[in-house]
Amino acid sequence: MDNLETPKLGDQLCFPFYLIAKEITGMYRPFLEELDITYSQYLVMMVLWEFERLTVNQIGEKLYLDSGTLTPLLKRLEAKSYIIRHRKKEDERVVEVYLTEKGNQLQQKACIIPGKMQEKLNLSEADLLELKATVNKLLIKLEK
Amino acid sequence: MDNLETPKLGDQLCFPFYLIAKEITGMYRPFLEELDITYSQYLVMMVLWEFERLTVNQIGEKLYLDSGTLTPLLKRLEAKSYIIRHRKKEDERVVEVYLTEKGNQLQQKACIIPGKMQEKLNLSEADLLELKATVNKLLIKLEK
DNA sequence: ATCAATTAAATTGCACACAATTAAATTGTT
DNA sequence: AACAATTTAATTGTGTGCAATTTAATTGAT
Repeated sequence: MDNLETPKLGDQLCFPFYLIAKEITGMYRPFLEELDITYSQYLVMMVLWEFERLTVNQIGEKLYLDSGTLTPLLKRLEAKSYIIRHRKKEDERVVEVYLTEKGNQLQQKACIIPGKMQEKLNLSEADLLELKATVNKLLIKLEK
Repeated sequence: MDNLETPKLGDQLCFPFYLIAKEITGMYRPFLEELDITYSQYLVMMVLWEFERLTVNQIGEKLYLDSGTLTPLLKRLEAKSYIIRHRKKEDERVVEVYLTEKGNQLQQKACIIPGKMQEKLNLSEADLLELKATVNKLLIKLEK
């Protein structure tokens, strides 16, 4: 039943995913450098552009990151004046995060990124759809 | 031509890949903890089980990692007595890496991992093949 | 009302990952 | 042979990412 051969790199499904994730974030890098943010910071900015005002917890739920990762990352975004962090009056445990004017304006610059990335990826519409479907199917399977 | 809307997390292809890669390495973690190695260290061990004797450069080519990542990682594997690093007599710039007896024996323990992972993934043979094909197609596209 | 349990974020410690630089050895050129 | 160019690892610095612990605030139970 079990395959008891030596694990080889080429046989594993994990390695291509690991590589693709690295490769894709690497492709974003030059675009994000112009905005002076990292890929992870871009993820945070994206959820803030969409939802405007979120707690650290809520950001963590959306991005699957914990406070150990988010706290320093958010402090760096705050140091760049893209966001403001402040504790809620009603519940001092909770830190709320929202965009500054500068953070909001970054949106305009970021708008070209998806197009540029698609250009770089250079996939047909059909391939792209297939890829999204495959990947989301897998993700749903992994999450449960 | 270009889509100039605000980039949203849900629209991006990058995020699922980022999540899947994290999720998969997380799934390996409990198995690898028993071997006292990390996922990246497992990648290195896999190429050494397969090729036995490699330079730092060659490992980097296979795993797409540079010396900045590999040097400390290899030192940790050496500290655990899984590998030996030594400079070549013929060319003192080159560091060769090979397995210790303990590193070789780790293979036996690692053999169950692919089976366990497949079990956890719980994908049909057809889905698995489709996934591999899709993912490798994308990888080839990204690499050029 | 008091004290235990829970919750939210921060902190600490460890291990990647990558850019840029450095150090040392080798190769190539004249 | 001398020196520039190249090659290989190592080093330095920054930024994730996760486990485990800590701190502070709130909620729950008696």
